[in-house]
Amino acid sequence: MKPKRPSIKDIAAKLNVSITTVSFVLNGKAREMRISEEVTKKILDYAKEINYTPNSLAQSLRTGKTNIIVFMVEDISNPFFAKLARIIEEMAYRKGYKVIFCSNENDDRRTRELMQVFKDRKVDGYILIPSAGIEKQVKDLAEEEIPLILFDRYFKGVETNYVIIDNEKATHQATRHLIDNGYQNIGYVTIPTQQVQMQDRLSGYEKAIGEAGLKPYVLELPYVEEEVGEGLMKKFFESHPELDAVFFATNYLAKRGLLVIKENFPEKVHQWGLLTFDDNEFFKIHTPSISAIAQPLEEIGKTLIQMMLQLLKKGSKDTIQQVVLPSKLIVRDSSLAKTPLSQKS
Amino acid sequence: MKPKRPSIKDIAAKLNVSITTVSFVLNGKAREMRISEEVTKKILDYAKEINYTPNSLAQSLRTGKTNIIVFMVEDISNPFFAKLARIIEEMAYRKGYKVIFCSNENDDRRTRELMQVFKDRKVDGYILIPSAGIEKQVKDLAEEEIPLILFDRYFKGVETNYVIIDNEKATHQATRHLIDNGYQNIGYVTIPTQQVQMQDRLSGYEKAIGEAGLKPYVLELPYVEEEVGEGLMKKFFESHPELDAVFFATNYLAKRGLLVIKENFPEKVHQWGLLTFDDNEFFKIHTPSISAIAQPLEEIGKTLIQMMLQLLKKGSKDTIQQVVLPSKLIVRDSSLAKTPLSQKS
DNA sequence: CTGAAAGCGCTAACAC
DNA sequence: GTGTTAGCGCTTTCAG
Repeated sequence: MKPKRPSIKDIAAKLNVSITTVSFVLNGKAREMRISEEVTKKILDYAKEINYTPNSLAQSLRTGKTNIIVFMVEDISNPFFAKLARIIEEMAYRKGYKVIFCSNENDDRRTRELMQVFKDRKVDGYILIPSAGIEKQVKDLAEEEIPLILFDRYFKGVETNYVIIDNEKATHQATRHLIDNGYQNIGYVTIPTQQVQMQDRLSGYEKAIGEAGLKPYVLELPYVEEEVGEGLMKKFFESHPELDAVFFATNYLAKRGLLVIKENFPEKVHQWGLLTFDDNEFFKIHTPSISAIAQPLEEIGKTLIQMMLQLLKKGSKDTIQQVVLPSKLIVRDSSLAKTPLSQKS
Repeated sequence: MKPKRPSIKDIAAKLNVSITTVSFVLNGKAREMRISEEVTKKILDYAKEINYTPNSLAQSLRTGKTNIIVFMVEDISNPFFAKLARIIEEMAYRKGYKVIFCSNENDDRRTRELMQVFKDRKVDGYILIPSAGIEKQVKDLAEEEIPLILFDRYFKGVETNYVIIDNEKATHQATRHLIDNGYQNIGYVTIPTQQVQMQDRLSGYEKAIGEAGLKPYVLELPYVEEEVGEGLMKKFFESHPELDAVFFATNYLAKRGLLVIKENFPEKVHQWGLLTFDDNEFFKIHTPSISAIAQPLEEIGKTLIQMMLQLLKKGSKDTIQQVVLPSKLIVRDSSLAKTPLSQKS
């Protein structure tokens, strides 16, 4: 019933060779160690016959390698991260790596705990979205020369590998797009901006607004319960009746914002210019369809994995890689001019 | 720079006690083994001082336990699974377990490979959505008395633990609801129904249709590329102009369906009764808001974890648990009577 | 009450 | 070319 997995020892015993020989053969070092064709074949055949697979736990204990990569995000249920997770998993899988996901909830303690677990388990590499307070952990990891790639955001003071997108340029361009379509009073809804990427996004908006000589309207929505947040958004919209467009800095802000608009100012959804960071399939379905800044998921995934494989191969000491990818503005109905441009001036 | 993690041995050496003693103390068996208060305290203090954490890899190799649970779904980027993943992760975490996610793409070979990996790594338990062809693997696992819970669907012939929802009842009730609101020609869009849960959903629909003496309109959308599928859906809608309502059997079908409707029959979105399985936050935002059958995520997660902890504790031999949870119909605008009911008859 | 020692399954330096 | 052996870090039995 429970036939116990065969070990390398069993093979050796059965075939009357030493454990070492078996180990070498199985690890493809037969040639290197000049083990006879005959023995090699015998071992390989038998291994296949009994369907031998090494105990990867023991292997890891010995070698310190696991072929596992951790992908730690803020919240795996955020579609942006979930989609990316899927892509990375797929690519890593093809290269013989497994990917473990987890969410750190943007919580320092949690991040630390999880990182400890993975360190214990000697995972080979980390791809992670750092929460604000783990700068030190990140530094430690980097110093221990453990392959590590930050993603989505980074620490300005710490030299690490990272892959991000050009947030500032993206929001600058998108804001520009709104302005070009005749919007003059563009609100910007974001979260408190300790995080680099959120700072960059904001500054792109502000820059474009400044260049056009317009007035910025920024709402920094604190981390609160949904209803409270929605109340604040509502108040923001009410106290600025002059708004003619709203730019949401993340997909979940857009989601909540659309709900607030739908429930409180249903007519605005067609009057305002609307734009959001991070695309979502539902933005295409929404009426009006919502313009969005799409992060290049495939490319981010590909870059992360390639970079990781490289680090895994060479060790992380050599060079620090910092990649900034472009994002893409997808123009849909919500950001087009609502009133003919000719009416202007 | 690389100070090497302290091991139990280091502690023993430093404190001039034996390794065994340290191990006992650290595993909370001091009392049981009647180790002196003094020594116990000394060890505990020192361990804390140097911030000792056991090497869980070695621990696992020795004990065969890992405190890791695998949660394997079809596709982690499906919001339904992603949300659930998040909930399970949270609950397991509080109990000292880590959860590893992965997607099996509903692919047998992949599922088998992944399961092999996890078996190697001796994960403690499996929560999985089985792909069709792994009945045998599931059986094997069950026979080896490894804690295993199927979820979302199960194999009719195999005795396993599972947690599912009452799909048939849910679709029956929902179809009923459409009928009560005056819809007479209700289309049902589903996928090929090898899977139990999809069979049940279909049969709930058919039952309700039959009871009302109506005619069923079923589209089984094969697994094809998005565009092809959308073409087929369009054709289905066109060839049944008498339809006055559509029921989608999954959230991604609804998503694609809404897009097809928007792009090809924009007026229908307000005329038809619309209903879908699996809720999504965007259904609330959509105009009209989309009625949905919501699976009780929190409860599913809670049940899965509780069941798993129980299995982990007692071993899986005792009893087989099979839980069927109720789902909830969330009525929104899309399924309400579009023409006053009084007009009827 | 505490310690010695035998592994878990595998790798790799070192001998023959 | 092939075998011996010493661990990786931990748990646990069995003797003191």
